[in-house]
Amino acid sequence: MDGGERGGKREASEDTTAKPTLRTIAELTGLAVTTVSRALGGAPQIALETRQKVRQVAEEIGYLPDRAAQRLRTGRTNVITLVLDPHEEILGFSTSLIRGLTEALRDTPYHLVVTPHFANVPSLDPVRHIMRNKMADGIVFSRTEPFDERVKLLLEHEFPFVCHGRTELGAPHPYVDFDNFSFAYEATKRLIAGGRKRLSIILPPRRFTFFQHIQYGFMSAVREAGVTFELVEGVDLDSPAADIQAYVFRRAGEPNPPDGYVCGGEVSALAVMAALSDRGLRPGDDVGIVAKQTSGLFDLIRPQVDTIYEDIADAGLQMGRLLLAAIGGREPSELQILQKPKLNFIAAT
Amino acid sequence: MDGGERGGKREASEDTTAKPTLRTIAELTGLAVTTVSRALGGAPQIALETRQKVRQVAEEIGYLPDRAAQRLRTGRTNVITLVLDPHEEILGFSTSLIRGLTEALRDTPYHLVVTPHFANVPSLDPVRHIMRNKMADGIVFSRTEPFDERVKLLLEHEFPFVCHGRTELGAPHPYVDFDNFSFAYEATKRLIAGGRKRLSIILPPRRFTFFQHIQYGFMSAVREAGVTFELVEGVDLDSPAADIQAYVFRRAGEPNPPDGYVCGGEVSALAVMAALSDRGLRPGDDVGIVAKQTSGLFDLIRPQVDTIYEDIADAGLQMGRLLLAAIGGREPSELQILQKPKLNFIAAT
DNA sequence: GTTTCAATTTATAACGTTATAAATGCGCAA
DNA sequence: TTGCGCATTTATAACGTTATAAATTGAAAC
Repeated sequence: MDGGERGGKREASEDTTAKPTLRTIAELTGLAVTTVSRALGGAPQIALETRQKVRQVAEEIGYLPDRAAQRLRTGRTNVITLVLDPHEEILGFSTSLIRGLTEALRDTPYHLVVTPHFANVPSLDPVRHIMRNKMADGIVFSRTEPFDERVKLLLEHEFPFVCHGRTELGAPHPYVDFDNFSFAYEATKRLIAGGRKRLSIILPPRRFTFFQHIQYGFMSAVREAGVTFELVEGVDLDSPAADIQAYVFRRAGEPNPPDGYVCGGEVSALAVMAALSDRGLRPGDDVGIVAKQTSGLFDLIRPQVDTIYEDIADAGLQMGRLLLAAIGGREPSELQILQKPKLNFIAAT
Repeated sequence: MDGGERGGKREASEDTTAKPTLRTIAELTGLAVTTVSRALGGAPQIALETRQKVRQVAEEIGYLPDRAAQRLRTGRTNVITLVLDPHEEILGFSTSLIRGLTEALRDTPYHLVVTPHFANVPSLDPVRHIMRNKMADGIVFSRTEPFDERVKLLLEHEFPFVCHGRTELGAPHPYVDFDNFSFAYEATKRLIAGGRKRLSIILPPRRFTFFQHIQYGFMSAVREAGVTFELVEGVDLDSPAADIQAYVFRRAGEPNPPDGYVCGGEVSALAVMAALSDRGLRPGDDVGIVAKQTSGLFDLIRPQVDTIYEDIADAGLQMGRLLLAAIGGREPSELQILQKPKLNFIAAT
């Protein structure tokens, strides 16, 4: 044996395989653990020279603070939780959101935890759980309702969050929303400009805030132009694609079928197009279509139809940034973003 | 003042707002913190009566163990990390994977952390980082290569993981893979059965293991039937859709164009269909197409083409289960799953 | 009445970090 | 010399949990 006692506490071990801690740095520099901690934290009371030295050593040995210890001590989790709705698993919505969020969290100590809430559980549960057990420093969710219970609860407990979509609550809160009024208004005007006379629209479920925005945009354009319209009943953007398809197929066989559809999502647009095709109608030609696009998918769909682009990845990025600002204590009223639609109309033939 | 000293440690506080800890239960039951901990852990040395009592109290006050404290003490993170490749953001691949994973992690203490590795970072970095700093108890990743460096590294350190796709390494390791040989073989046979004489295929990038499986399946069917074939060069399944589209468009205008395409992904299939349409050719009619489908999307695409279904959500579910088993110490050779393709051929017209 | 043993419970320490309060050293004025 | 103030560093305790070893019971054996 070459000098080391096998028991007892090891002193100034040069063990390169062990995970470096503050203690490692303290031993290497001859400073106290506390000093090292404060030096890395950039406390001005620590001599500049000491701070530099500590940082250099930390860098050299690849020190990374232990998340669990920090979390236990400070109560900060360095976690952002995305509460995913089962319905959001349509065509990359959540993927884009996640991409944006992780981009915003890049080069921060924050990790993104994805927590789906399963169908049978009421929507409030995961939020309550995260708050009560301090599972995260901030929450992200979507599918916001005008008087959203989650927003109320989070505001009440002053827990940082951002939601995708606005509310009609009095208190301001952070949000990122897409200007669905403009989307529907511009989409409808486009159909009217194309000479369509009887317009139809597939709306989101009534309970969501953006139901109203889309309906209002549609109605505004329709009323301004004085064209006939109808609202799809019994089927909405959350309905199974097959149901939307069946509805449109049936409607296209009845008297006075619509000659233009506004579709608030890619899946619904494809369902409408499939139904029309199956009736022998050419989408975009016999029946006008304007679809909301959230991916590059529609560039590949034939026949090409008019689309309006909603950038979900950007929404995720913005939500991430707003949430970090909210955690940092910024005023909610400064943390509100409305995304503009990007019109993507095909050239007239 | 009514009896309570303002300083010092509080005793047996009945504070219902404070987060309950083991100490809370200990005070409520009159037991020691250690006993409570072991009782909740189900240690057989604790009297059954005590165990039941402790569990009941814990239930009543809604006790939940502090993750940070557990992690600090035990070194177990209760975290599974999904390392996402930037390329995987296509059409819900990762969303489905995440859905399956979260389903597998449901009712376990595990959380899912999503960590993308950004384009410029070499693929090995995030894995090394997670292992070295014990950021998770297990890792999930995809896009596996025959001699995958990540697999080597993880095996070497005996760190639990599951990957989507097989390797050609000697040591067995957990994986979930789709039977891409059968996919390509059946797809090609379908085209041949439809009378196609000159087949083409868009392959994955060469570095992935499933490149070989798909190519081998295609070649087997082609050779058996003795039909002419060509392999698309310069463009692969990871190429931008526009590039695939441009390639097929160009090729369709040259002599002896293919009359059948095997497409290993939804986006590539749509790109092929768009290119053919733009040449005035009817996909599925003038030119045969068999596409790999990973969502319900193709049910809505017109004209309808033959597809073969790969269930990504199920892959995620299986991967989650295998990973939990791997963490539990099960043998890697028992943790290997090969998913069967589900043929989804449209009825002949 | 002591001893022995098993069953059950408990005290102690530690994981790595940071907030708090205390200590150290040094220059300088009294 | 003593004492004060300043800059800098340090010891101590605590976050909530669990592994380890020790202590406490009661009953059975001698």
